[in-house]
Amino acid sequence: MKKIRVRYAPSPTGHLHIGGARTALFNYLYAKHHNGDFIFRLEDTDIERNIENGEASQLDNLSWLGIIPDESPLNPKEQYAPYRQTERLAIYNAIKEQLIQEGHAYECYCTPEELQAERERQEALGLAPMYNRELISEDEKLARKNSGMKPSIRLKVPENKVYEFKDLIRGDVKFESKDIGDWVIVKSNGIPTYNFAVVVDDHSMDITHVFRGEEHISNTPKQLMLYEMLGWDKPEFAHMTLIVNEERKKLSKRDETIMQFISQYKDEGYIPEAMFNFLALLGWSPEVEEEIFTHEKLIEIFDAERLSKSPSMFDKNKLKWINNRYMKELSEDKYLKLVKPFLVEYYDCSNKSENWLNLLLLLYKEQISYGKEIQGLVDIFFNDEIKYNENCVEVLNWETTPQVKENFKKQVVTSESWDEETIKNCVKAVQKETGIKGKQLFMAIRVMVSGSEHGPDLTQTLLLLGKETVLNRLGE
RNA sequence: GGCUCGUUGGUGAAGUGGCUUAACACAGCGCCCUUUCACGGCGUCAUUCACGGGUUCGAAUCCCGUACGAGUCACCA
Repeated sequence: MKKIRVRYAPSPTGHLHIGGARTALFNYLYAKHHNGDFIFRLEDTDIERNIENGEASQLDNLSWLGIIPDESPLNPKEQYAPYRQTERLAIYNAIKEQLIQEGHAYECYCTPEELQAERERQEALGLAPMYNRELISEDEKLARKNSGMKPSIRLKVPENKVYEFKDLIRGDVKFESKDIGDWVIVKSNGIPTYNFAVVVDDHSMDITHVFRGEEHISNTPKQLMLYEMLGWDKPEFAHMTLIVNEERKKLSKRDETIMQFISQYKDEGYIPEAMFNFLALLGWSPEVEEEIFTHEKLIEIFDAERLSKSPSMFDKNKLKWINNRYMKELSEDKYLKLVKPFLVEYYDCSNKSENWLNLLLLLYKEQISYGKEIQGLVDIFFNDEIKYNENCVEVLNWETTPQVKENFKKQVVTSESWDEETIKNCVKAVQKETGIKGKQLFMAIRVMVSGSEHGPDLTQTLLLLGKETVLNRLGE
């Protein structure tokens, strides 16, 4: 059997976003599961929209996720290089000439304005917009050619053909050639279009399987006709579900309800292994009931048959939950390293000791979902003013609360030191002297010193708050 | 508008003709644990699989139609 070769081929028009990352991930998992190769190739034919660092950014973010290509522009394999489409122009050109020679392609001298007008005309008539071979007359074409106008090259779509393929995810899909207009394979600037270049590249790079987004399904017949004209074997296709937002619309880069880019998750203190895990569950489900898997385990159990057909909604809560699971598994060192920068960046920590900061952070390790979440979570340790919400007011109004307050204050004032042991004894003393215990006691103290009925362990909280602050908050 | 794909609970989803009076997970709610909080544990949450027909002894699962949603129809990828 042929070695499995798959590819992720982004255009460097932006940074790695969720959809791209997932496409890369599934290709990667499929390849690794079958001991194949995962290739990174650049589809940089849209020169105008390419951004600086686009390639590096894609590669960096991929590698942050733990997806390392076996071949890329940075580690090419000689027989397949180069890996950037703009460096493969001569290859496409030769094929283009061949197609023209064989009568499969021709020069087109229509202007963008004419094409646009034609499209609008067809739409107004309720027709599917499609290229019209008779848009301009033969004489006009010749005149334009002689005036030195650069043509685009269009593929002559065969008549009455049915293009059929077996999609690994969707099963049999077929398109009729009559619904497809002659399409541009080489733009007038001499650069091939995606649908043309992708076929040439997939073939010459021995790509065996193509996992891509559903938005490409209607591109497939265009590519199939090229394989047929050129007499090449086609790869297997698998069209994955779209990722949609809460409105069930395809995730667009402008969507602000969801962070689109992998780098944003990195910047907010998410864990790469957790993202990897989460992404794998976006449109795919394992046979077993667990949902937390290591990188290696995912490679082992990945099965393309289990890719979903219906759109997957990006569930932010699920991501948070998965990330929290990974957070708990982190060693204390790694945890501190991940979260501390977010703490220091947001709060004034200049008069706090390293040890104090560490203890504080560790208090939240079990409940925190991602690094940046620490911001706002620990306000009570940094802000002098505390606000009491409605539930807290209720606690403050318990008839036992004033007693707890006075007695606890007395215990704290008379305590000689401020350590865990002392604090526990203070609380115990209050219980002994007032007879108040349980929630009436603990919750009252918690609310008085923190302004919230939720928070970390009370003793630890009091300890880190410090004796002075505790007394201040107990009032006068 | 044409073509293509999809439609299971608040959400992600399993399910490919009988084992399903629909798994698992997130969120919610309730209880337990902890003298409070968090973590954790347990329980509860679709008599029903968009709707209408049909095939079958039997359908979420197969067929047809309808509705709704999405993708795509670029010298973008």
